[in-house]
Amino acid sequence: MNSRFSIAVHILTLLASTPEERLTSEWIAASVGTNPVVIRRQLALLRQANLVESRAARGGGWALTRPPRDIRLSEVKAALGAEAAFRMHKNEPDSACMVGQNVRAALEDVYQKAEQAVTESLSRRTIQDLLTETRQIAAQPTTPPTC
Amino acid sequence: MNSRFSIAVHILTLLASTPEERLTSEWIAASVGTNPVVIRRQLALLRQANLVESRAARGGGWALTRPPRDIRLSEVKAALGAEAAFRMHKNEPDSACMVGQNVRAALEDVYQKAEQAVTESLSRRTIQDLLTETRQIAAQPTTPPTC
DNA sequence: CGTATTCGTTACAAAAAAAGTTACGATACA
DNA sequence: TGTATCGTAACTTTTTTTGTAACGAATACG
Repeated sequence: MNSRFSIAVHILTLLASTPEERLTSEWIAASVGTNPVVIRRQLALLRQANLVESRAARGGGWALTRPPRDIRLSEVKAALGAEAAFRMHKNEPDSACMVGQNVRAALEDVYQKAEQAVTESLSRRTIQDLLTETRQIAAQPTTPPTC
Repeated sequence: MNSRFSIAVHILTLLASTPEERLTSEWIAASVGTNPVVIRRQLALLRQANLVESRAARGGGWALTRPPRDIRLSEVKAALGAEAAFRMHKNEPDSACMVGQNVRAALEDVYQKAEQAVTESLSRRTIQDLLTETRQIAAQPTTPPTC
């Protein structure tokens, strides 16, 4: 999930940075440094969550459906869905062992709470925040803005 | 990290459940349903964090170094180390693009905070808690205790 | 219309990561 | 000394992730 989440945020921040024009998946892919299909896969998920919309043909491409300040990172996480976070180990535990049989259930609760903590943490930042921070970083002397 | 964390907790809970005797990696492996070497790899990390200790030869095996109520799940996470959690996407972003160049830095802060939230969440539970919960689950009518 | 551009999706290939296995030396107890 | 056990490295297999190719559908433009 990690790298996918990063890529999704990268995409959304890019879209936020050019509110007047649509970006093609090919363009975005070049910016991220990967293949257009990889980008489209992410965008497909983001669209299901109603965060972006697309248009085909000349002048087509992708755009945000709402102002970036209304897109929380927790929504991005949710959009990427089940591939979200904490998984159980899938080994078949010895059926004669109480611990083996039941630790999983106990862990599920632990994971759920941890996941909730992550979601809450992510809900405190929006795409607009990211864009602003990105611009601030770019404005620092060590990293002159290039575009 | 996910499944490794689960396995580590499984191991520690097992050790906690038999405080009088040492368990061999082979025994533990059978309980978890995997290979002894996989278990030893985990135990090696847990030992580095001083959560367990081992003894060779007959009657040897593994044991906790402290009472399970003093082992927080956040320590287990820390023991598993760098393979911890949130990673950046490693694609080389287009060097001419401000967003591509700087989103990463902005994301790092986001990730650090999220990770902190997870750690805090995990710090609220100990191995003893897990063991207790595991036993409670086992005591429920739908899942009769088997050992 | 027809053509070009772009999305949308599937199927497949390659690469990376994780898990599992084998092997063998080291240690310590009896 | 012999046996049980750890400790670790090398290797293989499996699974997951990422990347690529291909091609149909939609739509703008002339």
